[in-house]
This record gives sequence, structure tokens and C-alpha cells, in this order.
Amino acid sequence: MREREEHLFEALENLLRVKNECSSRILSECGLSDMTVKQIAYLKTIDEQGEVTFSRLAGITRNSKPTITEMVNKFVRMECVYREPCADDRRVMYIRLTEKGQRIAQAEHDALRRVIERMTETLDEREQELLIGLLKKLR
Amino acid sequence: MREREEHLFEALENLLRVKNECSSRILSECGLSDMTVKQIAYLKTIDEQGEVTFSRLAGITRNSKPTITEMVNKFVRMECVYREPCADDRRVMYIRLTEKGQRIAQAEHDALRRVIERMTETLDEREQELLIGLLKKLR
DNA sequence: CCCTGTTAGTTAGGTTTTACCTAATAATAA
DNA sequence: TTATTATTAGGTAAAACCTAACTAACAGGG
Repeated sequence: MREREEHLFEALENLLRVKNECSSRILSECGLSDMTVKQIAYLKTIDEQGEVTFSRLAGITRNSKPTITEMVNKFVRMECVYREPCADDRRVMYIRLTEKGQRIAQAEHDALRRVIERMTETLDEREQELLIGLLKKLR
Repeated sequence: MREREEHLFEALENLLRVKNECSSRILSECGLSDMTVKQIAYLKTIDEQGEVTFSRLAGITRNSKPTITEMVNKFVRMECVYREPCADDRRVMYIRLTEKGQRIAQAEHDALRRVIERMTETLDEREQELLIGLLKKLR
């Protein structure tokens, strides 16, 4: 009981450590180790929304348009984002993620991918199925 | 192969979601949902160090002493921390965590504990041993 | 085709909050 | 006396917002 819980704790802690190492490595590879949680959340929103204009992002994030302009300018300086003019309406600009911006927006996701890569390297097929079965039980 | 990786992904994502729900619930139970990453890190430092004075914390965190005074005052207002005068030397003050402060400093840890609680509820002994064995393989 | 009104994003010029700092001060210890 | 602990006073710089005013571009009616 108590001892087994301790082992479970260590095993899970190890798993999380591996994942966190991966995601913070991604950030530092981008040279942006001190990004705030908020900034990452904005990049994720841009990533998820696809075609986002300034007005749209202002609406979604409940900020004024000047705030968005400022934010985008900062992200442009960080090379996470660029403006793409809309072909149909020359007033509107799309906010697009650069490769760097995408890597940051998807850092969590990618970190999990890397953990899985390691798993598929260290566990055989039967073991993988077993692990999936066990984790699926948790709801 | 591909499909199994997908299942692994879903299973792990679920695990992380459960853990994150737990830790953010702890924060909101304390009525401090908008704490910054930095603030939580400071509380963790205080928690880990045990007997911390103002000068000591200034040294550890490489801030000036007035900055620490200010930070502690804010934490006192948030009811995360209190001052305890040192009996031997009446110039020095220990910075101590309140119950609330401890809960926040240990939120991650507790979240993992709660996940394990669920595991011990849903998995039998054999399954738990199995899971430990599989996760231990990952280094 | 022009005029008018509307919309998209930008600029200018704030405010407020946060997170730090130095210098000076009071209380206490050695 | 001198050194050390924490505090106070007062200040800076950056972050993260805002409103109001502006420019360029579209859209519809006369």
C-alpha cells in the first residue's frame, strides 16, 4: 500500500519531469525562455483560430484593438508572428504564426510527442498496449 | 504503430489533464487563481528552505532586502505568509508559510497525490505494480 | 461616379500595476 | 562603536492595459 503509492509517485514524477524538460527545451531552443504564460496562451489562440484578424483577436481576448496591435508588434519583434494582408479586403490583416511561433504554441503537445517517442523506443508492443489499457482506466 | 501512438497520446493527455485540474482547483480553492509563476516559485523556495530570514531570501533570490520586504508584505496581505520573530536575535524575522501558503507551494505535489489516489481506487495491486514497472523503464 | 457613412488597423498619449532599485533610518547585537 | 537586520521613503522602467483621434479602404445610394 504505502510503499506502492510511493513507487507510483516516483514513476509519475519521472514522467512529468521528462515532459517538462522537453517543453522548456523547446522554449529555450527558440531563445525565449522567459515568455509569460499569458503570451503563450495568446499564441495558442492564434494557432487554434486559423484565420485571425486584429478585430477578431480583440473580440476573442476581450482587449481593445490598440492592445492587439501592440501585442502583435511585440510578437513580430520576437519573430513569432507576421502580418498577412487579406486579398479580398485590403483593410484587413491576418495574424499568422511563424515557424517559431508555431513551435511555442505547440510546445506542450510536442513535448508529449517526444515522451511517446521514448516510450515506443523503450517499450515493446505488448507493453505499450498494457500501458494504454491501464491509463485509460483513469477518468 | 501510428494508431497505437495515438492511443498513448490520448491516455497521457488524459493523465495530465486530471493532474492539472487538481492543481488549478487547489489554487482556486485558495481564491488565488491569478497567481504568477514567479510568486508560486517564491512560496516554494520559502517552503523548501525551512528557516528563512529576509536577508537569506534576498540572497537566495538575488533581490535586495527592500524587495523582499515588499514581497512578504504582499504575501501577508494574501494570507500566504506570516512573520515570526527569532527568539535569539530580536533583529531577525523568520518568514513562515501559513496553511494557505503551504497548500499553494505544494499544489503540484498534492495534485499528483490525488491522481495516485484515483489510481489506487481504479487499479488493483497487480495492475499498479505493472504500471510502476512500465513507467520506471522511461529514463 | 462621387458622396457619405462604416469598418480595420494604427498612432498618440495616457493610467495603473508590477517588480525591481538606492539611500536613509531604527532597533539590536557584538 | 561598529555592524547587521529589517523597514521606510522615494524613485525608475517595463508591462499591460485603455480612449480618442486618424488613415485607408470598402459599400451603398443618389
